[in-house]
Amino acid sequence: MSLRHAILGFLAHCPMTGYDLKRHMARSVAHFWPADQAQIYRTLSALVDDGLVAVETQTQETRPNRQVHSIRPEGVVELDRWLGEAPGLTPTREPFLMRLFFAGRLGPEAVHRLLSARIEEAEELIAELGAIRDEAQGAAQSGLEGRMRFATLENGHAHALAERDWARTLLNELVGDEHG
Amino acid sequence: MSLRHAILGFLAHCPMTGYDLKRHMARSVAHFWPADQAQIYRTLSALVDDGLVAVETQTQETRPNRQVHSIRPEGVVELDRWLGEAPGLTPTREPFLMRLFFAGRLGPEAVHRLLSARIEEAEELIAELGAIRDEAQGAAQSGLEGRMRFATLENGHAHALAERDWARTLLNELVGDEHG
DNA sequence: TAGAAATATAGGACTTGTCATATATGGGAC
DNA sequence: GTCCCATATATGACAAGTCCTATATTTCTA
Repeated sequence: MSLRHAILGFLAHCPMTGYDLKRHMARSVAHFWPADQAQIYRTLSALVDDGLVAVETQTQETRPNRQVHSIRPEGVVELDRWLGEAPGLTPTREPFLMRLFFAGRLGPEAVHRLLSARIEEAEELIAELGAIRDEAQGAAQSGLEGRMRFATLENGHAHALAERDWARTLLNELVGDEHG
Repeated sequence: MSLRHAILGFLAHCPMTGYDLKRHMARSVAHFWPADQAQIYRTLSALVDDGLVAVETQTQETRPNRQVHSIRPEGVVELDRWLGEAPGLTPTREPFLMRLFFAGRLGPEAVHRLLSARIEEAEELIAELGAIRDEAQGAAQSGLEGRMRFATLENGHAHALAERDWARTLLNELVGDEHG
């Protein structure tokens, strides 16, 4: 449901092609909303069908024509309605926890391996998000919108830290139990 | 992909009907993997088609017959293969962050409202998971598997805390900026 | 100078999950 | 006495997203 509104949000800023959208999203929201190219094009055409977005074809000789999409007043209304809505917690699926839940079957070594790998992945994510965040810090000064972008990066960073610390603590406890 | 393996994991413990599975999952993994009843039945029948699970019909007079499913050796192999696999970080979608990302449009009050609501929801989740976790503490003493169940609850609790603290900090910063 | 990347869109096949609904009955609550 | 809950399975319609492929040209890189 959110991709529709993400697209409306970007188009509210300025008219764009599907290709432009893909690139903008990759640079700004991909860390909490990875978007498939095919999905963007399909959603875009659904928004046009629903009358929330308008298209204008810019003819090009050498490349496929640009289909420049812009938000219509109805789209702005829908965007702002959605923004005002009470979100509620969305249920989340964690394949890693599912694995951990059953990993006891294979004995302690398997659990250790799983947790160690998790810690390493969390470290990488922390470094990665930390770097993008520091880059984005400059933009955070300018206005609420830049600030919000920065805040979503901090959110990811905070959760990656929480994950790493949880996994570390658990691993230490398990090792302690076995030797203690 | 994980529901298949979750079902194999439960059936490795003891044979069950789809109905049993639904109840077991609701009590143990629903906080990180909510499972739809229809989806459980369909996945179960797919596992039978794939030869990983066997069915035996227990005739009942007063109720629909029980279709008791048990794991086959091939299913055990697949389960353990999956458990040994390197998981990797799974991309996660956060509708809340998408809302926050664009909420700047509506001005500071909308952002405050969004964050306050988020803090409250996080508090509720913290209380809820904390309560289940304390209940489950007894079972955590017994064996690796009980311990893992406890650990997944701690994981949820840790992330809920991280979310609350992140939202609180952000809200305070925003309020500070406006008045400072 | 060959190959890769950027520009641009589009559609098919598929997977996973959601929601609603159907069927049938025994037991407890009020 | 009626209504809801538990037991037990099953299907149809749908939504959202993934992966792969096709097409066609320019420009940058090795």
